[in-house]
Amino acid sequence: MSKRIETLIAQADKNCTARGTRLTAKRKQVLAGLLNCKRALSAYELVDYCEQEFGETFSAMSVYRILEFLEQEQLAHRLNLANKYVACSHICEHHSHDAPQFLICQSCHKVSEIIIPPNTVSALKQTVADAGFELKSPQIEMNCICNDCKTKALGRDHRNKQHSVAHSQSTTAMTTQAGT
Amino acid sequence: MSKRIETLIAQADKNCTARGTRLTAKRKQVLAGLLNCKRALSAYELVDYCEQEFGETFSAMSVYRILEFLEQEQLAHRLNLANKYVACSHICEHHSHDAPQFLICQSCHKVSEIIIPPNTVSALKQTVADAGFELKSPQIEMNCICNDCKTKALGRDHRNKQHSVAHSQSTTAMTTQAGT
DNA sequence: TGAATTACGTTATGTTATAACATTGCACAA
DNA sequence: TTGTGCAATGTTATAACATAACGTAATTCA
Ligand SMILES: [Zn+2]
Ligand SMILES: [Zn+2]
Ligand SMILES: [Zn+2]
Ligand SMILES: [Zn+2]
Repeated sequence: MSKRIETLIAQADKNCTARGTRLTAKRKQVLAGLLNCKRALSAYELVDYCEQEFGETFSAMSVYRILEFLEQEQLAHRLNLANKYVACSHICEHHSHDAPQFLICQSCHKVSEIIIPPNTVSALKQTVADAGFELKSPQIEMNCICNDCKTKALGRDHRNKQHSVAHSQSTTAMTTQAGT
Repeated sequence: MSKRIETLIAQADKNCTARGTRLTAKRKQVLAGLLNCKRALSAYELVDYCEQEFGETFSAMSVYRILEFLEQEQLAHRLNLANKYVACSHICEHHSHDAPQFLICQSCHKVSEIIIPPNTVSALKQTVADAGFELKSPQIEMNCICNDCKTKALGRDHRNKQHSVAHSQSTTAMTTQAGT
């Protein structure tokens, strides 16, 4: 495991201790799996991935429980659009971000955790409020095509009109926290 | 079935004919089921619902295929956040909307198909482009709490602090079409 | 130490979605 | 009219994602 990931795990461990929770060995391994793998993984993919990488065996059930824990601790996020999970890319930062925002490449599953300008977010909230709904701390997820894949797709298009990315239909998702 | 729904089905039928596709009896029934039921339904819920309402039996498989057809025809939409389906609320309007936008109540599954101001959408697109992704014709889905449910939840909160909506974690989803 | 709590293991089951292949019904040409 | 093709639907199986229920082990703390 890379030095960088070890540092992140150590930081995550500190965060948990500070919050009175425990980042156990299993939980560290799952988090390491997520950090190690660049793209988003489903719970079942994570089972396989951890088995390969660490020779550890996890039941899918355990992975789900651990992912739930990591989410609570803001160490990982569930991508509702993809039914997959990613490590938080802000483990070392202090602020507890309450509105993580993700771009998910539909082609290669690369995920980018971004910051949407607050005024865009508040414009969205206002529109939603006008419609009689409440949208708070939105976790926004957007199905996209990353530039890499777009370039590849363009190459293909030249050879083979009509196909490739042109057919893909994707979705942007915003998870919001209501209440409190 | 209500007069209003019959009118919508007739309009949908016309649209299909104009496009050279066929809104068969089965397809009409599934669409009627979606129109009849106010909230979003999963494919399996739709199987049950149609059975109850129309005494027709559908295999889940057929329903999935029919939903796929209705989506192509823009007569229904798949809500990627909820893994559920709704009838399009613009069947009678002429413009083929390429950016449907939905608010989904996490509590009662009520769905509202709204219009987000174009400048908000383009601000989002710009942010996404800056991050090296492409977001086109976004179908935005937002998990929300509707005002009705919020009111109810507040009532509960008074009696029972901490619980209810406060725990729900939801997501906004944006489906986008890339290419072309 | 012993009770309470937390984490983890295990098995079963529920839910959503697709694959693969068979059958039906209709349009149209021979 | 019969055959052929094609779209729609039926049927069965299975993949993929997720949770329920219950038991055991480890940890915490009085
Ligand atoms: Zn994060
Ligand atoms: Zn990509
Ligand atoms: Zn619509
Ligand atoms: Zn509601």
